[in-house]
Amino acid sequence: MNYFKYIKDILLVEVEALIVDGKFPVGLDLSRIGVEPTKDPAHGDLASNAAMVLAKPAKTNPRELGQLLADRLTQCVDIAGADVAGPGFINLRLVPEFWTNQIPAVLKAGTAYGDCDLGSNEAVNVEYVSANPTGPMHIGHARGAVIGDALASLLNKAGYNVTREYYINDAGAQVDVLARSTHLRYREALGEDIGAIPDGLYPGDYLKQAGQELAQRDGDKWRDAAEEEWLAALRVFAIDAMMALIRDDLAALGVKHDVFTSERTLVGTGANDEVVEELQSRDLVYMGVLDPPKGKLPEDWEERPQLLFRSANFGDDVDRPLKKAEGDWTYFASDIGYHRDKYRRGFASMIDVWGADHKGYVKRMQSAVNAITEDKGSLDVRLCNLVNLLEDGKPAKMSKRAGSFVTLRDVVDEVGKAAVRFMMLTRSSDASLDFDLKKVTEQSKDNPVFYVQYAHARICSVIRNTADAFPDLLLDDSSLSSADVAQLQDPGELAMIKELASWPQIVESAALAHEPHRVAFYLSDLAASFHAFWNRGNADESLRFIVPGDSTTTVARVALARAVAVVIASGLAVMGVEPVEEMR
RNA sequence: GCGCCCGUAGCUCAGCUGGAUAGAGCAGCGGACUUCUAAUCCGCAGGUCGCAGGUUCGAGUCCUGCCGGGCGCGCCA
Repeated sequence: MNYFKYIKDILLVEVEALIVDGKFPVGLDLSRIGVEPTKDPAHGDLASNAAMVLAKPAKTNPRELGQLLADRLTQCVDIAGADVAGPGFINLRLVPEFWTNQIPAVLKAGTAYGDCDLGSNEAVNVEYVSANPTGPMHIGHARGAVIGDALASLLNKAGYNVTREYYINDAGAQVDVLARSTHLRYREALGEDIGAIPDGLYPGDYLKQAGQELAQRDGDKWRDAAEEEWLAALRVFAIDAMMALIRDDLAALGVKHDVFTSERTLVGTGANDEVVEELQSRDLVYMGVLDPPKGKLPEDWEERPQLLFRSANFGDDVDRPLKKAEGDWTYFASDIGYHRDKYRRGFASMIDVWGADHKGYVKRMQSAVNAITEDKGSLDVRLCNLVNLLEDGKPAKMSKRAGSFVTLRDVVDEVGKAAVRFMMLTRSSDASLDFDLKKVTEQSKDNPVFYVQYAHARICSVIRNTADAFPDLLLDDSSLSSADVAQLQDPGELAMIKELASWPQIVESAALAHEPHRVAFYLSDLAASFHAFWNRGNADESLRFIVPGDSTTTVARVALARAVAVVIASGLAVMGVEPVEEMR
């Protein structure tokens, strides 16, 4: 349960009651009323701006209006006190039982705690990775993969019906280059000395295996054939080989997709023709000549009539080409066809995760989506900034086997998928990220992966020790959920519970903002609070979880600790990271 | 030149879509270990939220204009 929403509903009921009583005028705009956590505990547990927002339309002052509301709210069972403070905030304190009751709620829900129905099962398509099938994934791709995957999990948790999709860019000139590069490796596999890889072809060693497999499958069938004879066949072969490579990389990272859509297949079935025809019928397509970019005239500029889409009608800066001067489809045209395909498959809500270098395409793509869905669909694009791969503060050395970049596989082998996934979410997606191979495996608080995992492991340790100290106690979640939590009245204990109980609110706000990194921040904060909570027991033994000879108190405190572990596990699940139970 | 993003503590960044006295980590200084895991914690210090206006009960957050940085800018993907 999102307790902010719960309390807000109570507050709205009271506002309505005051309207019925004639204390407030009819027709007030209640939409701006909010209930939020307080920053300063002295202000209570929750605060509402209701009085300040309503004062003007109600033609009274906030404090007077607030007092009317506060008087009524004080009567509610969950509310221990309500008072008006500052410019007109209504500060609320909830009864301790409200908080302590959150513990069994967490324990009963398990990692499903925080699930909500924000999305009302609305279908959402999240497209991510979509790396070109020309080689293995590198560390930059991993960021998009993790962000997309975590966002999908987050939306799923928030009640959306999520489809995870990968768009295979297998139709452009780059896959012809791939086919030629593969042909070279194929000849090499047949014993030919190919010398240095010519400029313009992919030099990576990863194509050697594809060349060998092709030689094994087809023998010397293509060796001396002309390019036009083998190009199509090798393209298919090489794309399949590269996609197999990429799927392996994704599996190593634990990233899954429900749907893989091939650009080539889509174009082949006429998706581009269809969408252009449709746009044509709405007079949104024309043959025209674009102006040169202002202030930066390319040297080889010449006027070229092209098939253009009126994207400027839908929010873009200028119209954009659908076909190259030679008549081939542009990438943009295929993307319009693809997004229309998604829309027709039932996704009015689309999210694309792209590299930040594609930023210039966001507006035109959104314009296109506006056009093809007639404003009934929406596209949000999450841009992922660069990952700076470091090794103890210095730029990491390049991978030998992959050419000029560090492969994702190398990094996962080095530090593990949990570390990669967690680290990728420690910054907002549009900020660049330092990824230090040394630091992510350090066992110190500098390493957020460790820090959060350590909190979870400590809790597991406490439960193990409790079982030793009280062999007769049942310590499974179901048993713990009937612990006598009402005795947890210490301010530190209540503060710990309040932080736990804000998890559903984090899920909702992060899902609405499409920002999965907020989960990582929340978990770091939660872990910090738990470590501090734990250390109280070092200064004062009576505050430890395990109280010798007092099983009632022990069980209540262990129930609280276990609830922290459950919420950590719930958050880690969104991030795709397994919690650890022990880390000695 | 145009568009988008960014500018918050010495450094790296949060800031829950407008709330009360702007937070955290690192770095610095000073403390807490015969431990339920000190792999942790506590304290101190550190700020003109780039600048100037505006919107309103209230602005780091929204609007406008500057300054500074990054990225992109017909057919590539």
